[in-house]
Parts: sequence; C-alpha cells; structure tokens
Amino acid sequence: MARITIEDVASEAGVSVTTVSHVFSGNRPVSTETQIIVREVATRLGYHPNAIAQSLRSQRTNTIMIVVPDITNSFYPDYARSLQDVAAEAGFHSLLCNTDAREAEELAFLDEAMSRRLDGVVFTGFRVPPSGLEPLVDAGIAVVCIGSVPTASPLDSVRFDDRAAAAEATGFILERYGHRVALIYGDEEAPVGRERRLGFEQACRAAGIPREDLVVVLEEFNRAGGRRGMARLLARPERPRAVVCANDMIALGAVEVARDAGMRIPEDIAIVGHDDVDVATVVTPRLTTVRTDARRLGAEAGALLVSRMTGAYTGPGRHVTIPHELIVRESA
Amino acid sequence: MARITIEDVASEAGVSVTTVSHVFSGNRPVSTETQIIVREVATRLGYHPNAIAQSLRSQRTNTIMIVVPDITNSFYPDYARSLQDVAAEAGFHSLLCNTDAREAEELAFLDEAMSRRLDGVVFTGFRVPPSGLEPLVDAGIAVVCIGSVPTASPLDSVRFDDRAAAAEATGFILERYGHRVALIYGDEEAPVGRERRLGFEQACRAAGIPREDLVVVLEEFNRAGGRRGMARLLARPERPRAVVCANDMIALGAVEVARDAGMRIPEDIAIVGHDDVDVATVVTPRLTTVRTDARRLGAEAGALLVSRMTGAYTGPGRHVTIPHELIVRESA
DNA sequence: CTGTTAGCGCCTTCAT
DNA sequence: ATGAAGGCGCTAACAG
Repeated sequence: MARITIEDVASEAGVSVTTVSHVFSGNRPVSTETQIIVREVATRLGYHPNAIAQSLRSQRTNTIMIVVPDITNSFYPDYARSLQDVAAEAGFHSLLCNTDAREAEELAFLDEAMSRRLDGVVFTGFRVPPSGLEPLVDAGIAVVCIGSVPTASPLDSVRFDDRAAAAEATGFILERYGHRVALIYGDEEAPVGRERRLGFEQACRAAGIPREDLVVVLEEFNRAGGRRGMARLLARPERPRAVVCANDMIALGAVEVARDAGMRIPEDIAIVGHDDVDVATVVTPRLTTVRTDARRLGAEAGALLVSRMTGAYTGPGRHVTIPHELIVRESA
Repeated sequence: MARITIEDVASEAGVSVTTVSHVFSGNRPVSTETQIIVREVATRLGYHPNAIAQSLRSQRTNTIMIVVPDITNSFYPDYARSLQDVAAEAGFHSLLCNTDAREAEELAFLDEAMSRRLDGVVFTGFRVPPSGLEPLVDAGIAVVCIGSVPTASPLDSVRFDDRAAAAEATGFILERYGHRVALIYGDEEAPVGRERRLGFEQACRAAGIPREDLVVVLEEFNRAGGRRGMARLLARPERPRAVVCANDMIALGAVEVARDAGMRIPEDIAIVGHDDVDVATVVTPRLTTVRTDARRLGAEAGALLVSRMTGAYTGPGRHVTIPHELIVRESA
C-alpha cells in the first residue's frame, strides 16, 4: 500500500534521486551500468513515477481534453478517436468529456481544464460561445474551437460550413421533390442547429418559397427527436413530400416513423440527413446525407492543437473550413 | 500567463493562505466577512485552485479511469455514460480510454492509472487478465473488472454469463431453423469472444451436432468483420440456414452482405446478434439479439467502484452477474 | 557522469 | 476564527 518513491529507489540502488530521475527522463547521460541497476531496482520495488508530482514540478501534464456534446452520436467517437491518435502520436494523453449539450457541464469541464493545468483543449460547445475559451488561452492552454469563431479571434478553429451544407442538401431536395419540404432540427441555441436551419431557410428562399410556408420543427439531435419530429410532420393536414434532417440520428428516427406509417422512402417521402455517420448505411433505405468527415475534423483539430502545444506555432488564430460533400444514396 | 496561486489571493485579500484554503475546502469555519472578501478577490484575480498540487498533497485525484476496447461500438459509449453518471454523482471525474483491444494499450493505461494515482479503474480487458489488475489494488486503487474473475479474486467484478447467453441464442436458432447453423465471432483471445464461441458449441453439442460439422469463422468484433464473415459463409458449398453473430456489429455487417446477395432474412437465412445496441433496431430486418444491458453494466460497476473509493465497503471481492435476455425481433 | 538543494502549490497539523 | 510552517514526490539549476 505504501507507495514507492524515487527516494526509495535511489537509496536501494545506492545513487542519488537525480540519477534515478534522469534514468527515466533520459534528459542527461547516465552510465549504462547505473541505468541497469536503477531499472532493476525500480521494477523489483514496483516503482511508478508519480505523474502528479512530475506535473506540479514541470508545469506540463501531457494531457489534453476533448469536449463533445453527445458521445452516443457515433460522429463524436469517430472524431475523438482520430483526434486522440494525433495527440498520442505527439505524446499526449486525452480525456474524453461528454457535456450532454448542457451549459453547466461545458463550464465545469473548462474549469476542470484550468484546475488541472491541462496542456490543451478541443472544445465543441453547444452553449458556451468561443469567447468563453479565452480565459484558457490567457492561462497558457492551447485551445482549438470546433465551429465558427469571429475572424479576429485568437483561437484556432476548425469547422464545416454548416449553412452551405444544409442549403445544398435542401436545394437538392427542392429540385428533385418540389417545394413541399420540411426541416427537423435539433437545437436552436447550438451553432450547428442554428446554421443548418439557416441553410435550409436560405435554400427555400432562393427557391421562392414564402417565409410563412416554411415547415420547421424543433426537436433533439438524436433518434428519439427524429421520431417525434416525423410524427409531428405526419400529423399535419398537409404532409411534406421531403424532409431535411439536421443530422443523421434525427434522420434515423424519421425513417423509422415514416416506414412504420407505411410510407415508402423516397417514393412517398424523401429524407436527407447530415454527417454521414456509419449507421447511415445500415438503415434501409440507405441515407442520402451531407458528409462532414468526422475523422478529418479530428485530425485537423489535433494538428492545430499539437502545433500550439509543442510551440511549433505561436501566431494568431488559424481558421480551417473542411469541405463537405453531398452523398446521394437511396433515401432521397 | 502567470498563474494565480493561493498566495496571490491571500496577500491581495490580506489573510493567510490557510484561510483561503479553508474558504474553498470548507474544512474549517471562516467568518462570513472574510469569506466574502476572499471569494471576491479570487474571482477578480481569476484564481483556479491547482488540482495537481491538491492531489499531490491530499493523495486523492477524485478521478477514475474507464477502459474500453472499442469506443466505436455503441455498447461502450452507453455503458461508459451510465458509469460516468454514477461516478459524477459521487464527485468523481472520469477518463474514458480506448484500447482497440491491444495488449500494449491496455498495459499502458493501467500504468497510467498507477502513475496518476487515480482513485479507481473500471477495466474491460481483452488481453490483460484480471490478475494484471492486482498491482493496482496493492497500490490502493479501487478496481472493478468487467468480466469473469477467479472466485477467490480480491477484485470486484461485473459480468454477463456470455456462454449461457450464446447457448440460449444458439438453442433458439437450432430449434427454429434446424441444424445448419454457423457462428461468426470476433476475437479468440478476448473473454467475450471465447465464451460466446463456447456457448455456441455447447448448444450445438446438446443438439447432437457432431463436432466436425461445426461451422465457425473468426473475424473482428465490428461491421467489417461481419461483412467478411458472411462473405466467407456464403462462399461455402453448403450455405448455412442461420448464423449466430458474436455481437451486433458483426450481425449488421452480416445482414448487409446477405441482403446484397439477394437473400431474404430470415426466410433464406436467419441472423441473431448479441448485445442489443441501439442500431439493432435501425437495420432492416430488426435484429433478434441477446440483450446485455450496457447501462445496467455501467451502473452496477459504478456502484461497486464508488463504494470502494469512499470506503463504504472494504471486504473481499464481490462478483455480480447481470441477467441477459433473448429479444426476438425480425432477423430470426 | 553524478550529487545537493530549492522549490512547484497546496493542505494540514500545531499553535495562537 | 486565524497563522506559520512542513512536506507531498519530483525536476532542474547549480556544483562538482
């Protein structure tokens, strides 16, 4: 139970703590002979360097935090994994944190990152705006914001052009299935939610659909939200001919309800999603959707973050927009 | 950039560091007046207690580690979330760690847990056996092992009876579709993989199928593995009438390939999965599967872990088996 | 190539 | 109700 310290190893090996420290860090040459003895003693005693003490002393934790709104939407595990790979490559561990898109959780994790003196944070905020990240930057933490930030922001950011993507999907639908379209989206306050709605409206406006004819229902960014949304749409006197869903989880739920109602997709009702998560090709019919590549998002964010943490880059905020792509499958 | 310390707050507020410390910890009465001043100064200066220093001193990190083999299998996010909820309730943060079922990663995370002096670990090991967790216990870390452990093990454990579950699923298939069955499983070395294969074989034996007639293909525990597995089965001279898949991800891939080959499910080929992940009801036909409740697994594991960490329980290892349930839907 | 020593920021006796 | 001071385990000057 008593933890073995560097001192125990040093005295048992008959050397100074400095030497033991350097055997492990490799920051200074140590004679091969001494190395062997120290390592032998360390394993025999079961010594594990105390990372807490190391961090306190060195001011580095070698750890980053990845904050996501919903770990059960497979977009985020995919994203997080590729981000972790990049971080691990550079020697950083990562904490994966789930906020459920709640402001309190988002703030708590940012606070946590400050308290633990983490080296970096990649933040997907649904409630806290980019400006909420600036205290971290002031504290010397590398920060990458997923989503749009003001052009002058000191923060690095990676985003998709969600508005354009939604407009593109909507335009496609409009052209193929006419003007009787509807939107199910998931979160009015979250940037993705808002942007995708704006994109939908923009495309409708461009097609000459009067504002008051717009059918838009607000639910949640998950399958249950999609079910409820589609149920609401089908309960309307005039059913839509096509439905744009603000993400694939919503689309999954929408497909489910439409099929259970005996409708054929896309013959009776067409459905388009966003993200192109893995399940998009599991459902029948396979989802037509806008791919926003999760892996690429993670990789880009990881690269920006690492370059900050290693000091390879120290300039003003860099802003990356990753291209999206409409993937036409069977649902529309 | 210069981090604010407790000392900065103390001097600015005109009190001792001791007092500031107690204002935040609440471990000792502090006059209301002083409290107000200290808190005001702290927020004004942007003081965040240094969790690293706190941990070094107090020997507690208030953090647990959740180790999973594959974060992209939605069973694990579901599990992890409910575990996190239990842990958070008790005031613990959690690190979610993904091993990709690689031994090196599993060992690295255990090492990491030791080094960071974490308070608890919940480990789902595909390579490292339960005995590999004992050093953590010796170091005073609370440990819960997901899966079977030797009865005399000091470790707490939570598991499903995977062998019985697979036998049950197989028995159901055998009775309904006759003896021409096959198994696609995902990992010979991992306990779940082995147990589910044994359960399959046990049920086949009980039905009087000779050992040499058993059709068993080994792939990976994911959708691609299911695709390859089904392709191999369909390439055989005598195609199976029914296929048991060692988890739902495999089943998803299997369904995909069977459908693409123009087969009707379950009329031409029946398919049964394991786990009952959320996607099991997305695919057409909806999967018949054995439910091993991920949320419940997380909740039970969390409860055991927390009781150890708080000292509410200090006895020998407790071993929980969670019941499974065959869910008959459309695929078999 | 190796050793001595001063903190990193905080909590916690002990003292008042 | 408040302070002073030691030490948690380690790294990085500084000193040979």
